[in-house]
Amino acid sequence: MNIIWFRRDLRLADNQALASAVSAGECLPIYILDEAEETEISGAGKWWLHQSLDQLNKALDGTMHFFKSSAASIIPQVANEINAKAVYWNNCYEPSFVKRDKEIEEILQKSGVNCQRFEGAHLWKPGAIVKGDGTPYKIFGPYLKASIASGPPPEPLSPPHKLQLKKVTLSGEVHLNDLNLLPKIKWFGGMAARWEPGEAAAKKLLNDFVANRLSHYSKERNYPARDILSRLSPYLHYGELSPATLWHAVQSSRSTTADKGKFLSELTWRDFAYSLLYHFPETVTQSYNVRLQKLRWQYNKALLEKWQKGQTGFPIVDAGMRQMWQTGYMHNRVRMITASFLVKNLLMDWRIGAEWFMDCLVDADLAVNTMNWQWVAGTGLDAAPFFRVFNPVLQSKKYDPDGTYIKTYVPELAGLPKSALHEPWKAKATVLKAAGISLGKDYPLPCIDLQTSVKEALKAFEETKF
DNA sequence: TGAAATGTTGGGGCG
DNA sequence: ACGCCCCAACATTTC
Repeated sequence: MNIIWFRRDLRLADNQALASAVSAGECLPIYILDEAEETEISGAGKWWLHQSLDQLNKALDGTMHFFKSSAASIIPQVANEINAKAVYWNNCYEPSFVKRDKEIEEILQKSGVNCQRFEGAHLWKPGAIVKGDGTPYKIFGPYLKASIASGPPPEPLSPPHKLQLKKVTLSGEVHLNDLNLLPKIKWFGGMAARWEPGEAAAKKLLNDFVANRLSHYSKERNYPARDILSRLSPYLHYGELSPATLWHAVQSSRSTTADKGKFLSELTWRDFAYSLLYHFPETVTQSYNVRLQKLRWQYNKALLEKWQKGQTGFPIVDAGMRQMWQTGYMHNRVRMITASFLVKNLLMDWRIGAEWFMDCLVDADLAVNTMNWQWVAGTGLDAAPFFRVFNPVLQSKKYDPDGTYIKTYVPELAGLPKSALHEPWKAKATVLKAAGISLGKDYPLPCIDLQTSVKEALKAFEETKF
């Protein structure tokens, strides 16, 4: 008997470890909520993970064995208990996984248990796409080029025809509910209303995206009110959908080369993020740009809370922060706007923002989140320059021109005409009155002055020169 | 996958 | 016909 260890690959289709384990005969599926890893999973992500594990367990006829402990002790223990010949798993490239998995592999090898490791979380695993001299790419453009030159990822595998799964009672195993992934306070209503975790739902959403939305992708992807993005990121994170499956579905679709290329380049950004995390793991906690490590960030609890709660007084920022809080998701364009606002207007450390996003997003992913925050902050690899500051009003007018997105998440402004929606503090008293809005009461006044705050940020930036 | 300031160009109105 | 100004449109520079 063999062990199939599920991790960030909560699917049956295109799962190399599962396919190999099944073809080797009877196997026993396990999932471990590693205590060390648990602290890194977002609040929203825990809700997602619970649903996803529930779905997977059902697809496995309820044979999944759950543990809440350290994987380094559980894996060898279970292997010993059932006298396993081998343990199968798919690799994951977060630094904590890499280190831990290596230790487990060594322990297993010492006790004569075979270790079968596979790929499947990326188009190209971190380390595979490197420059001619073996050093990692630091710029996305050349990375993308090299990735394309490496050819298409392998064709996805079908789900196994017949599972020979074993359910036994193992010492120390718990019920899914005992992983305590669901919060005691039921704040996840907004997420449950918008999301359906699990492999089957991922497949449905993928088909819908390719059939109905991909053909608008390159033109409309920046407009948060349009429902054009794939929304597949959480499924990719937990492995309910493999990147290779997504890649081939997009590539073989009837959309234009422009739309396919744009989308696949975005998908490649995900690989690039993992490549950066793999080669520069210290960037999770440190600005990559050494000069900017000296930047004097400000910390203001009251302002931070306004940002977190979507009460800054800037409608597009508030809409984004509330969308995330309510649904566990935020449109990509608005992620950039809200992040830029925290870093460049409130001059707060990007790590504070990164942490908040990690806790609120159902698609929270250490590699992607770290890269994107460092990009916005201008501290990272291949990042925007620090002085590239998004003006939330201009961005709002440009990407949410009729205010549909704002009105959805900031309903108290719904009565305003679109000419006043993007900067209500400039609206005439009569307009505000007609909309039944008293600024500072029904909706906050701007928490900072845009021009002054940008000047402050640039001043702090200048100071890092010395 | 900025924004604002500054510079350049060219068409058109006008004396 | 010509120079002059205005200004929109676009390009370049700077933060």
